[in-house]
Amino acid sequence: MPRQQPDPRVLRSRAAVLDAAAARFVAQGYAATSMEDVAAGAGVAKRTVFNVFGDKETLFRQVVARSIEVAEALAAALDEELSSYDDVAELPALARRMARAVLTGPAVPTRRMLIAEADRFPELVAEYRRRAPERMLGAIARLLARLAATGTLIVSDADVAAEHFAYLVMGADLDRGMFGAPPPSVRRVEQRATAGAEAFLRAYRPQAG
Amino acid sequence: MPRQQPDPRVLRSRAAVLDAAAARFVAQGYAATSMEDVAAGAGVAKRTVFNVFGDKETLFRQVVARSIEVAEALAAALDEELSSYDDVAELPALARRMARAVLTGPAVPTRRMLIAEADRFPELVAEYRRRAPERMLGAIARLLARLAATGTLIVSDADVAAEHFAYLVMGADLDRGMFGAPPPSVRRVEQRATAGAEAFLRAYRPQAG
DNA sequence: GTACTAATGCACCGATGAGTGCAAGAGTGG
DNA sequence: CCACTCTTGCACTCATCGGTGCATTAGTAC
Repeated sequence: MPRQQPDPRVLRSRAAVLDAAAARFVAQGYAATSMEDVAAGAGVAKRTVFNVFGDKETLFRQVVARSIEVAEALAAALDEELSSYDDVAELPALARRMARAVLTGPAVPTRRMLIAEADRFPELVAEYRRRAPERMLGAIARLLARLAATGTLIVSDADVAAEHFAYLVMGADLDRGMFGAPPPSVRRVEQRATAGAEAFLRAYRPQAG
Repeated sequence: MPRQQPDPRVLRSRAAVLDAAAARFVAQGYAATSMEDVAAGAGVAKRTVFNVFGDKETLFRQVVARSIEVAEALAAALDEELSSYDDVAELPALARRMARAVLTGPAVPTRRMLIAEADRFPELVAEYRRRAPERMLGAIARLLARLAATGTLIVSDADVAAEHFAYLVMGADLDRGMFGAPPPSVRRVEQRATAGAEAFLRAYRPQAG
């Protein structure tokens, strides 16, 4: 039975190693990151890394688990927030908020890391997709379905409409970010998001035609 | 001065090694691919690989160079084809063709490989983006600008409109493909492309409103 | 202070993989 | 047939890296 009050030394080591490992895995990928370098970056002995995490694969999985939690929390927060929207005029503002959160946060680097290791850790990728992007698309779909029910939008397939919204708003910058392009400015992200949301409204608002 | 009529043995080796290396780099990434495995896959001695390509990095660069050429040829073919379009009613068919070409061909695996190695070979990524996706977006932008000039579309910023078209048509499947999801069926790709093109037309066609 | 536990340093093992040297054999061009 | 070049196999070097064992030191809890 492990202790109930964990040793503070272990906590410190865990946190330092997780941070250092995350930075390196994101920047260089799994294979190109050495445990010695992680230890050095964490200011800890290599032996300690193995004491605490066992082996490299376990360390990587824990790094990914933490990243997934962060991404899921973001999706959950947006989901929560979306439940209060009831006016299509708010969609551009929502688009800007979403785009800022996704494109200027850790989401893009996390995605790059997972894409790079998709062959080695397919289950991790599947779990990420389920808990972050798919959850977010689901939340958007529910919002759009609700707005459609009030007649302010015309939506035949809410899932497709949610994809259209998301990729109009963030598609281009997300794609650029995947290739390691320097993060776009908040100003640019918001402009693109606004233009995308307006195009979405033109396509989905009931209007003559 | 090298020979003018290259030895057929070298040509054979080159081709076999390039094919085997491409398959492995795409599937496992740069670091996880060993030269011995490439040689075995090419049915060639490890020594021959080094004789012909010098070192691993050079081999990788040549593999990427070939992939870029393929992608560029696709973009160029679409660019050529687009110059004959002059009716917005053709956009859904164009969307389906583009989506099929991009999503069911080698483009997605190539992108994944480049994303995975973006930190090790940033210039290769930049060159790919310039010659393939940006070229394709440019072609779409020119097409949309032309259609706008005839009054059949309302386009304020052709580059943004081109992004909207591309990501409405292919965004969702492209993104899924990045994560190593199994390639979507042609049927699904075409449905998504059609729905995307129709949404685009609703957003950009002049209409009451 | 005492008993416990974790961290450290360091030497070490085993595996893997990039790249080389070389001599012998096979393919190529004339 | 001849001269030349490429391929092959093999043994080898060297570096890196994941992971371990262990004895010593330092931090923690009471």
